[in-house]
Amino acid sequence: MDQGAGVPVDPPIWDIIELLYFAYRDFVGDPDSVLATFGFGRAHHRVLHFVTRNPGLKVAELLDILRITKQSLARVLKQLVDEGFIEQREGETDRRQRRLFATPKGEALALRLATQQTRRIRRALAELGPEGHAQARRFLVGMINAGGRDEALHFVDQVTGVPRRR
Amino acid sequence: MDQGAGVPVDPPIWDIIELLYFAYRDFVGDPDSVLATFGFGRAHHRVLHFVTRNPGLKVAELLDILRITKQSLARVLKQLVDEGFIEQREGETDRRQRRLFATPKGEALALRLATQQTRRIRRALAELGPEGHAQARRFLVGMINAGGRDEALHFVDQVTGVPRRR
DNA sequence: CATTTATGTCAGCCATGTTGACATATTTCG
DNA sequence: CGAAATATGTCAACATGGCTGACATAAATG
Repeated sequence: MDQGAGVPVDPPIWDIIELLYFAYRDFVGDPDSVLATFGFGRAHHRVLHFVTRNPGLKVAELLDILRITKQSLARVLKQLVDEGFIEQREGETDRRQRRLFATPKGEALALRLATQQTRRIRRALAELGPEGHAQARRFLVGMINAGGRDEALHFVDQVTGVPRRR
Repeated sequence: MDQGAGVPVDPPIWDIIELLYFAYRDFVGDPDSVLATFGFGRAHHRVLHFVTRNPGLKVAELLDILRITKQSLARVLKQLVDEGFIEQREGETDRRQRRLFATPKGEALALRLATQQTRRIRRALAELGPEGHAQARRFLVGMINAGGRDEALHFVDQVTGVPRRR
């Protein structure tokens, strides 16, 4: 069975490593051209996405999700606010906070980008069975750091971010 | 059944969109600390990875995989060559080419990084059934641009890159 | 021999990450 | 109440890794 010495105990899973690279590259590449028409980059997309999905998000929470510094965030957030994609409101109980909300314009852009990416995802899931979505989801969840998994899932499953009527 | 007007025809698949972000973030984050001890970044990792997996790769081919410019590649490649992780040999038939090879030192680093990432992948696949690997693979392949899929698979399935005995 | 090809290199710019220091308003605690 | 902690903003400088444009060299090819 086993070939004995000389055979690595856990050989790298090269195909998944490389496919993750190719898949992610194309996935995040989808929105680029649309973003470019607004003078935005991927950093703007990430901010807009998480704010849209989590209306009322605190700046500190956003920093925690993105794992960047407040100085990095400030640059792109300022542009998104200046150009009317995101607005900031004082926290109701704690007036030091600036809760973040996507404007209708911001929500529209976020939805447009997500729809584009969803086409790709739908196509990929179509090649799996009926359990495809659940399987892909379980795989991706398993790839997240065990420590941050609950926090990530809390975000993912939070439905308040579905475009609200106002 | 259908709720009629007002319901989006293809709602964004938010969970997969976000889980891809979190999963990829942690996945590529694994090697960071090791890379940092060599003064390398993720760009070095990508180059070293594909060269290790594809001994004798031409510069033009590498540029094609990474989709960056030769000027960007030059910066990191030069460091990898200078520090003995990659070596360049004249093409046997076409002496203009600089075929790229990982040195034993380079292979060792690539293997170390891949092994680290593989632990994460193995953990994730373990949560799926026996078909987990095949399913994850099919999902990721489906996420790649239809056009470049064959080329990507050609690379992924090429076995010459498995650490050769010399 | 002229042209094309494979690669390298110089110079400068841009996007997005970092650290460190400091400012402001507000809340909380002794 | 007043001191300390907290949430956020901002200035300045720097690092990484993308980009474009221009030009150089050697080798292959027609």
